[in-house]
Amino acid sequence: MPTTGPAPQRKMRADARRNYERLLAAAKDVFAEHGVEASLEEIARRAGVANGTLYSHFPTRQALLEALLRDRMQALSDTARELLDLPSADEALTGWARAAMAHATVYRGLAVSLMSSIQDETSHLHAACQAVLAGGQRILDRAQASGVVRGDVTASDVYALVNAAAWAGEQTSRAQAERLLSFGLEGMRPPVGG
Amino acid sequence: MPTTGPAPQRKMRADARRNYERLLAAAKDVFAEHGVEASLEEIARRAGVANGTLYSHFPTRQALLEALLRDRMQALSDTARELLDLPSADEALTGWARAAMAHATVYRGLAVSLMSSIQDETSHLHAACQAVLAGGQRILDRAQASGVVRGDVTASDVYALVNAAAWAGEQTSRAQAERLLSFGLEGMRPPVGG
DNA sequence: TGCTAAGTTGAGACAGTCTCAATATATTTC
DNA sequence: GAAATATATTGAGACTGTCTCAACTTAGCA
Repeated sequence: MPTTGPAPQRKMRADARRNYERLLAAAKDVFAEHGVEASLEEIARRAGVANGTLYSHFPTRQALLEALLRDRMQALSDTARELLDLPSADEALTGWARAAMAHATVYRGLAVSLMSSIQDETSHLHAACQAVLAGGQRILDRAQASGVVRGDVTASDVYALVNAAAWAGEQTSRAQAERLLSFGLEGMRPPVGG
Repeated sequence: MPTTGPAPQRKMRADARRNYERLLAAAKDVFAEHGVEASLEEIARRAGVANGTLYSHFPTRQALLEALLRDRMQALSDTARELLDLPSADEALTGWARAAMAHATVYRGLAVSLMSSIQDETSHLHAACQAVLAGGQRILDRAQASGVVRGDVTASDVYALVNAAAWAGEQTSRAQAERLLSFGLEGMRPPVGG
């Protein structure tokens, strides 16, 4: 069962709180350098802490990732809400897709985690991914109501497209990721003259 | 520098040839069970051979993968040639994309290898991937000449789309992979009325 | 039959994950 | 402020995996 992770607000002992923050800071650096599959040992080392401490704060890699991404994923949900205010439902969708792809590109290897976590209910990232998906759903609903997207497209389709494009970009280039995203979104439009 | 791998036809000693074949057979099973990131130790174990023997036949995981996929990738190139005979350039393209995606789905994790190998000239899989890409190029040229695909689409776009869709399918479902592929291909069509 | 090039072996150096009994420290209580 | 207690940290150790290479074995030839 996924926990929310040790909420950083919880009454923690002062040293525990300090190590928690140090670990997050180290993880941020190490993930940025080596991607989300980086060595957890190195993160502990760089945080100046024994590896057992890392495991006691973050039982799994995904739990660490969740804590590290919490704010960012919250921001993505907020973005979805804001985009609903745009006059154009079409621009809201492409804007959301771009924002979601930018998010999935923050660390190398992140797209895999985001994609598998939406399926895996036991993942520490599951809830956050679902919130993102829910945001996408609202954006998509409006786009479909406006007739700019085919009715049979699902939020999962958009989510998969965004992450698949981000993944492709990791292997090749940012430009390639953007091209794939464009093709995919374009292909979701209703057939003309229908 | 990528070698073609020990060509199985090379005058090898009988025991070497036998172990080579056993390793390939074991790799096929183990990759099928655990994906292309499976333990090489287990492959050697299952082939009834010391792990040093595996490394002497296949210096890298990619070299092993290349030997294992050689025939299949050759077949994909042949398929491209055959599809050029189809009356419909459109059907040839979708047919090729489906065949390429099926290929990328043979083992879990394969899409990553295919995608990174096309970029990495030192990969043992590079040449084979380039051959596949060349096949896609011919199919694409014809589709563009027939006006069923936009002129600015590249073979790399199609290659990336196919692998990205295959990757998404690994994380979710075969159906999702097919949907993504359809959206992408659809989005590569020329805008109507242009 | 024996020689030699070719091939195989598996221990060992290394890096990583994860656990848990022993230890240390912060906080609470009196 | 000292003792009691709850909370954290530590790092050795069990495990799995990658990859190398000196010592050994054997196939195939003369």
